[in-house]
Amino acid sequence: MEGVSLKNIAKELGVSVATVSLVLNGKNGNGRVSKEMSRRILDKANELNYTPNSLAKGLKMGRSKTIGLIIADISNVFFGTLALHIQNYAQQRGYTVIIGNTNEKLSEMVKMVGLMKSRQVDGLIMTPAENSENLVLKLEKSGVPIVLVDRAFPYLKTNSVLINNYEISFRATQGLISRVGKNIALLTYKQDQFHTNERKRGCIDAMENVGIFNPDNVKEVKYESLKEDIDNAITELISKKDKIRGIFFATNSISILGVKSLYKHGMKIQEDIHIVCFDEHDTFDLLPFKVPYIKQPIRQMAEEATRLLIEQIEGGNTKKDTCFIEAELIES
Amino acid sequence: MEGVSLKNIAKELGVSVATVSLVLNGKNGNGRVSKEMSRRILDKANELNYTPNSLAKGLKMGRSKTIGLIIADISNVFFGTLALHIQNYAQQRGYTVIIGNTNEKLSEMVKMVGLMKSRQVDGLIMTPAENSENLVLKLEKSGVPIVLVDRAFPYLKTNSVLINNYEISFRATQGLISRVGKNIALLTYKQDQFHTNERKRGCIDAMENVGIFNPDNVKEVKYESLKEDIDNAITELISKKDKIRGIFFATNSISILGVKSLYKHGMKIQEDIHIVCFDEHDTFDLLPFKVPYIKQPIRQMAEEATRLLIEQIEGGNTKKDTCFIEAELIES
DNA sequence: TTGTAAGCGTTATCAT
DNA sequence: ATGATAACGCTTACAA
Repeated sequence: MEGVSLKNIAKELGVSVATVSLVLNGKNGNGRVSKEMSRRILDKANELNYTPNSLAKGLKMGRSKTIGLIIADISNVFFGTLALHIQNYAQQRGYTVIIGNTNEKLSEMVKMVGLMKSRQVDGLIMTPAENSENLVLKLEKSGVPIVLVDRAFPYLKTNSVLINNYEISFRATQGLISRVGKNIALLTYKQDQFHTNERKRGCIDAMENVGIFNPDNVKEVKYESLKEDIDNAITELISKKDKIRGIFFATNSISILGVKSLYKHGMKIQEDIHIVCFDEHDTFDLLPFKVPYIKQPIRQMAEEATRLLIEQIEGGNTKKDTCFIEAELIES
Repeated sequence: MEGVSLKNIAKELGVSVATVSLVLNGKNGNGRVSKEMSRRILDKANELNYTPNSLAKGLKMGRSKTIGLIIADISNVFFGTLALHIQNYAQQRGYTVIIGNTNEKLSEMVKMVGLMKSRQVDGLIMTPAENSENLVLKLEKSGVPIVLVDRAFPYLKTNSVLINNYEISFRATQGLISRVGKNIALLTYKQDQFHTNERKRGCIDAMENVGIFNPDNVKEVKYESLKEDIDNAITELISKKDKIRGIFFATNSISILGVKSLYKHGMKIQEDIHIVCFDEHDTFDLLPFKVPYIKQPIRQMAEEATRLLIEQIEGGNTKKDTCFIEAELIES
C-alpha cells in the first residue's frame, strides 16, 4: 500500500509512464491520447488511489510550488491570522506554505532562510527582523522572489505590503489629543524598524502639530524584556509632575502589557488616563470601557502579499511594488 | 547564482559527486576520503554557498524529513502556541513542519491529508475533526505514522497526547460547587469528540456526586454559530426561575464569548455568577476579578507529540501509546 | 583513496 | 496514438 507511482499504473495497464503522466496532467490536447486510454488511466489511478509525488515533480520542474513564510512568532494572534489567510490563499493557488519563526532574531531569520532555501521554496513572504536589511538585499540579488509584509526597508526597493502606519498613527494621536488635550505619551519598541518608526513619527507629528510634544514622554521598550520595561515606563509616566493623560501604544503586545500595567497601578482607563492601541484584541470588549484601537486589515494584507509573490514567481514579474493598505481607526 | 549542486562542486575540484556527497554528509568514516580532499570539498562548498536540495534528497531517501500538522485553525492561540512548539522541537530534530487548517471540517481535513500525502510527509500530527474516525483508521492502516493531540478516539489505538480532561473538569466543577453550592450550568460544544465528552462527563459527575445535577443546565452550542448560540444559552440560563449561580465553560472560545455575553447582560462575574474557564486567556487578568481556569500544558503536549511521532518514524516504533499530561487548575 | 552507475518519480523531447 | 529515454540532484553499492 506504499507509494503508488506512475510506473505502477503504467505497468498495470501495459502502457508507458509518459502516457500516464500526460493523461494525469490533463495534457493530452488534440487527441494526443485516445479517449479510451484516457478513461482507463484515470480509472486505474483512482482505483489505486494514486497521489503524485511532489518531491519528484518539484525536482524535475525546478519549482516546488512551496512558499516560505518567515515571521516573528506564530503564536502571536497577528501573525497567526496572517498565516491563516496566506495559507488559504496560497492553497487556492496550488501552493503549500512552510512557516518559520524568527522570534525577531536576525540569527534565527538567517537559519530559517537557509532552511527554506534547502526546501527549494519558490518564494518568500517575510516580516524581516531588525537589521536584516543586508540579508534581504542579498536574497533579492540572488533572484529569489520576495514579498515583505508588515514592515520593510525604506531604501530597499522590495515588493512589500504595508499599512499606512504614519497616517493612521497621526489620526489616532489626534483622537487622543481631542480627548485629553495634552501630556500624551508614546510607548513603542526600542528598535529601528520601518513600521515602528513610522508609527512613532505619526504620533509625534500629531503632537508637534499642536505644540504639545514632549520628548520625555516617549518611552521605548525592548522585545526581550517587554514586561519589565513597560512596567517601568508606566511607573515613570504616571508619577510625573505633569501627569500623563493619554498613551499611544504602538503595537499589539505593548498594548496588552501596557493596559495590564495601568491596571496594576490602579489607574482608571478612559478616566484617569486615556489610551489608544495598535491592533484589535479579543477581549478588549470585556473591559468596562471602550478602548480605541487601530485595526489592521490582516486578511487583505495576506492576500495581497501572496498575490504579489505568486505573480513574481509565475509571471516573472520583475517590477517592484510597495502596496499600502489602509488601516482603520476604531474609536467607538 | 542559481542552485549550486554537488555536481558543481565536483566539477570545480575535478572529483566525483560521490566523494563530495560523502564528505558533505560526514560519512567519510575510516579515512574513506583523504583529509586533504575533505578540506578542499568543505571549503569549496562554503565558497559556493552550497545548500543541499532536500527535494532530491527526499526523493532518493524515501523520507522527506517533513511532518504534517493538521489543526483546526492556526489563528486560534491554542493551536498557534501548539504549532510554535511543535515547529521548534521538530526543527531541533531536523524536521520541517507543514501546517494545514481544517476549520473543524471533515472535508477540509480530507483535503489536507491528501496534500500532506502528496508532499510526502513522514508522519502526521493532528487534532482530528469530528467524524474523522474512519479517515484516521484508514491512515493508520496504510502505515503512516500518526500522533493525535488534544483529542482522540476512545476505541482507536492511535498514538495520542491528551490531557486529563475528565479529572481536571471534575475538580474545576468541585471548585465551582464549593463557591456557589448549586445551580451550576455547563456550556459546551454540541459535538461528539472525546475531549469535550470527557470534560462534560467530569463536570456532570462532580455535580451528581453531590446531588445537584440538573440536565436542563447543560447547554450545547455549535461551532458554526458560536456567538449566537452562546448568547441564547446565557439568556436562558440567567432568566431561569432557579437562578444559575455558576458556569463551567468547556473550551477556550466558549469561555471568551461566554464572558462577553455575561457582560452584555450586565451580570457581575464572581458576584452574581461564578465561572470557570478552559484555557488561559491573555487578558483575563485585565478583568477586575480573578477568573479560575484550567491551564493546558501546551508546550509539553507539543513536545511529547513530536517526540512520539519522530520515534515512530525513525525507530519504526509500532506500539501505540496514549500519553496523558496533567492540566493545572488555577483558582487564584 | 576515489570513481562509476543505478535509481528515486517525474516531465519532456524525440522516435515510432 | 503511444513508447523510450534523458534528466532533475542526490545516495549508495560496487568497482577500480
